[in-house]
Amino acid sequence: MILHTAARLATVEGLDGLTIGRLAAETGMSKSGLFAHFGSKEELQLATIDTAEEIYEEDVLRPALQEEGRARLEALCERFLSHVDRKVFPGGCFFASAAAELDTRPGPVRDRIVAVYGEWTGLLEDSVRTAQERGELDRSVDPAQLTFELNAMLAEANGVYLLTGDPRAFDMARRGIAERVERAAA
Amino acid sequence: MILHTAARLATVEGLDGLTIGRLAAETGMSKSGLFAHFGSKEELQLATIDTAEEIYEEDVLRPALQEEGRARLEALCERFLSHVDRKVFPGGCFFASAAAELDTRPGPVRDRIVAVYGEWTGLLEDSVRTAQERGELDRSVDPAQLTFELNAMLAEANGVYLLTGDPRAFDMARRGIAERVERAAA
DNA sequence: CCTACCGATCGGTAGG
DNA sequence: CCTACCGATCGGTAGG
Repeated sequence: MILHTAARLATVEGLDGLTIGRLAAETGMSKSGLFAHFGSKEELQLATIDTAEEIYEEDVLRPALQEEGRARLEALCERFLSHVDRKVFPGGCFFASAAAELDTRPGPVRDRIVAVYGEWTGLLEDSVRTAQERGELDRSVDPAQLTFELNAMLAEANGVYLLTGDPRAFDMARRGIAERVERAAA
Repeated sequence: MILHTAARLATVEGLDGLTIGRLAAETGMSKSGLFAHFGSKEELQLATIDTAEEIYEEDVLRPALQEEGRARLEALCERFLSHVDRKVFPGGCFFASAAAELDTRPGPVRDRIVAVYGEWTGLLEDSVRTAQERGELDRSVDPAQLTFELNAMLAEANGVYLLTGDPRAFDMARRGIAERVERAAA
């Protein structure tokens, strides 16, 4: 419960703005009571990232991994957009938020975010490769390149929607992704 | 000089992490000496955004605006990537950094960032429209859609490069943008 | 799990 | 432009 609150709070206040005092107020506990669970702010941040990853796996990955190949690639994209649209975290994609905040702050927390990013893009790339093996996408397609372009549109939809509140950002991402995947199939 | 230091600091520590005490240490002035220039932290933040915009206009917009139509669109993209690559700000694109930080924090500072985002995408859209009028891009292309996709790749290159340090992010953006624009020309 | 506290730093002010 | 200060909040600790 503490960590779910922390994960939600971190997408609004940032992983650094997630202070122990604020989390104490939000959960109704005392600062030191909370502190005893984690030992340091950094450990709290790392535990919060673990929790955010579990939520993401349940909400985005698990449903999409029931598909395979091109369908999996498209499901991963669609589940991501849905995840942001449904405001599972009030500040949109937890990892996009954390990546932007921590990109200039070396340390174990940043390293953890980089690792999650690598797992996500690896999953997209693997889906592209499987789709190629199944003959659903052209063999001339560079999996890293296609992943970069699809992920760019996902991240942009997240960013634009948070900044402007305009849900057409999702429509533009869906259209761009559908056309890009279709082009990779031809 | 104060505001140039503030703009650089803000891309590393965030616009909120840009504290008056830290800026005082960085500039060699006293806190209250600095404070007298701005009156409040919010005014300091707004003045810092103005300065970042001036730097961006000089470094990205001015060179690209010497071109017209499709060439302008491509020059805007290329100057953006070069701007990030040359580390004009240590934390990459000032506005991408600020947008991600402020997207969940209502107020005049956030409003200012939203306005700058609108000006930038408006410039890209206008370039697309002019290119269409000149017969350089197909008339069936939706300017907002193409702008969304190009801007997505620019923002992703910025984000991935900051997170991973891998300059191939620029290559992938260049390739994706070139292919996307070429497709819009056919 | 709590109260009570530590030194450091925050945004901001008084007074010069 | 400065020194000296304010109350609030930070991460963290002592002691229970």
